[in-house]
Amino acid sequence: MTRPRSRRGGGRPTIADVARKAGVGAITVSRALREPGRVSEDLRRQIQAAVDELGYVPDPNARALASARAEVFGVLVPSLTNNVFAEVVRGIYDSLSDSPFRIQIGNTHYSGLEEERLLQLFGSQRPAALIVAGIDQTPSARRSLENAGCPVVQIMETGADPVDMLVGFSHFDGGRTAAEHLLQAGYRKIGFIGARMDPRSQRRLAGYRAAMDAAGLFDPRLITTTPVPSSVTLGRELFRDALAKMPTLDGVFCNNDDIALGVLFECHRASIDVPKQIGIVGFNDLDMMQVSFPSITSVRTHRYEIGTRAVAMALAAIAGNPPRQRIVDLGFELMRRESTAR
Amino acid sequence: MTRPRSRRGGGRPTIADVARKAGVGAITVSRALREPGRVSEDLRRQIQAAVDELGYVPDPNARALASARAEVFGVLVPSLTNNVFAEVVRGIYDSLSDSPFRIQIGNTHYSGLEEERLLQLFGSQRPAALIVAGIDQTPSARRSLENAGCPVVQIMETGADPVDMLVGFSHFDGGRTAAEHLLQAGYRKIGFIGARMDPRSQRRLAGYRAAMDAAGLFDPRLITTTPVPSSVTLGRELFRDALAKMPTLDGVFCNNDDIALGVLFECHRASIDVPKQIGIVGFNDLDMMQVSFPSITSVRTHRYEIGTRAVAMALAAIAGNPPRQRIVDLGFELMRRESTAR
DNA sequence: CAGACAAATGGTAGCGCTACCATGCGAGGC
DNA sequence: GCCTCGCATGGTAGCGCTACCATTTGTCTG
Repeated sequence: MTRPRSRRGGGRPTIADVARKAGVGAITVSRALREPGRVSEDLRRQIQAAVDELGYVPDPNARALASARAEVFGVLVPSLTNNVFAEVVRGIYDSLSDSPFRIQIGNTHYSGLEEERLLQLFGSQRPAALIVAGIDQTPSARRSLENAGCPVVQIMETGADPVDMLVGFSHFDGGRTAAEHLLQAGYRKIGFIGARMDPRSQRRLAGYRAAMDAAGLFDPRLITTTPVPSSVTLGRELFRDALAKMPTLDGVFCNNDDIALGVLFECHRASIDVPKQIGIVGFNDLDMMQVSFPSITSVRTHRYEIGTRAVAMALAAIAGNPPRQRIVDLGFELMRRESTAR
Repeated sequence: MTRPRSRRGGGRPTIADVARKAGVGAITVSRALREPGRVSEDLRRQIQAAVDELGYVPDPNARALASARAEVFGVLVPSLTNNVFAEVVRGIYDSLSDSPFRIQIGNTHYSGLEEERLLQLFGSQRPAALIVAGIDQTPSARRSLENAGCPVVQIMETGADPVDMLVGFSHFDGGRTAAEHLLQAGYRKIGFIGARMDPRSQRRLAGYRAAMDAAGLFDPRLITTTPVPSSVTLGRELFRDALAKMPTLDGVFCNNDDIALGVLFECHRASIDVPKQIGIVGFNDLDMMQVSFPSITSVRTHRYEIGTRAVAMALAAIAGNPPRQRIVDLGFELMRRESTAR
């Protein structure tokens, strides 16, 4: 009467096929694959043989539907091309490559609204964990995170009040350290140059300002920023602007290394001696900082490790062993180089 | 008798809840959401109201299971941090951000085996389309692609025999163009410097060699390569090696811009005049090439467009209008700059 | 005005898997 | 020797959605 419908799925083997071939119940196959310890040695071998012979691969969608939990890590970053986040994402991928978890990346384009939208979208999938950049979520986004029903790791910053877990470092301290280094090297008219002033950049600026204030050297005209996305070209242009505004500038803390590189090139072009006339400090310490001529002092951040650590913490929480330390500060390192060796 | 089990899903509204609230059948809700044209104006409005009120978001897993097709684009790239692929991926994301499709990225780490593994994994999800970098799949990987049962777009290259569709440009021509440009500028002892010689790099090298052969100037000692991943630091080191091997070198075609930047910095450091003593050509034309001092000649490639175009072609195929042109050559552009202006 | 046909809507039966609740069986306690 | 308990295994009933087919209604043809 109810003729079995022609298989929608196009004939890929199902768990029932494996069960039949191995002469066991479907549920036992399911268990053998997910909790091998609960199935006897014998059956396990038999089932594995059937799996191999049929080329069975579990359907993650059916699995997610039945268990109300998808084996997916949702990752939210503000940019895919910014090397900083690319490194973080690489760390996440590498840490998860041997696990059953898939990764779903969302690009928020530095927009709170976009973040909210993506969070709602991710929520509909019941992910196993969420990793999101930053701690400045909108109230609505924060609520989504709190109600996600899965471990949540915020990354890239430190702070007192994470939704769940937090891995990163202090951008304020990074900015202050950079400025203090320039001050100690004897620079006085130290500018801040920054593009796309996201919350992390703002904190670096605040750190810079704290150091300058402490030295009694702060002057608002020392600050040159723009909402435009960062690039080497932009670094050059902003440096020109800064110099036009304040011709006696003798140092710059650049919000990131792209900007720093642009500044360095402009110095070459305008025959400004680095580090004699101008000291330069970058942020993040990309590979090229140590090779450039002169090499550029920069604040090294541990981006790849932030990714791997975030995954480790999430995996622990999923396994039921939430890390005792919910807030991890990976710090940073000032790499002193020729660009500030006056 | 069969007491309804306590909802596994934690009480999120389902399509049945929406249907009840709107006073229609579940199927009509499903249709209203996926094919609005097939539902009357009235019901559509009613259903939309219920959806909004309940905050209903369809469960993609259930959807995928029922329709045997996930709204997922599988994307396979060899690297996440390489700016080239980051740009491609960004293009893909931007093109898909307003569509219902999710994106699943796989990182093959330039490994054919890893590619095979990921392809099998992706296959188990029945993706809506696959976008994969390169045309040099292993036989097994190629078979997976052919049997994927969805549109497949290979990217980054041109060629005669794609699995399905292809968007990219000729690396051979790019390499030849770069070398010919150096020759025309009067350089003679032109080296090739390359890291991580993947198939695309090999083709650029072949193009370089073709130009050098045609000029009767090829010498195997002009070639310096390494399997190590590319970086600015490495560019500097390889350039030193090249110079040690062949002190009369008067030009270099760098396999990519990172290498070119490393070469430039080493020239600064060693007081080698660019472009007088050495001409430099890079590949990809990253932003910094036009800002460096001197600015560096490079072969501009259309990475972002490759991503957007690949998506456009896949979407068309999904919609049942496969593009008449299955192979798209987006070309490249030689950007002549100071580094070769002798 | 009967018949044909398209458009709008709904019911039923799964998609492939796992949660939950048996069931059977041997080991151990009294 | 009976009962309890834990372990290995299995059956049943969904998870939330859509494919497929049926039904209803309104419109057009001749």
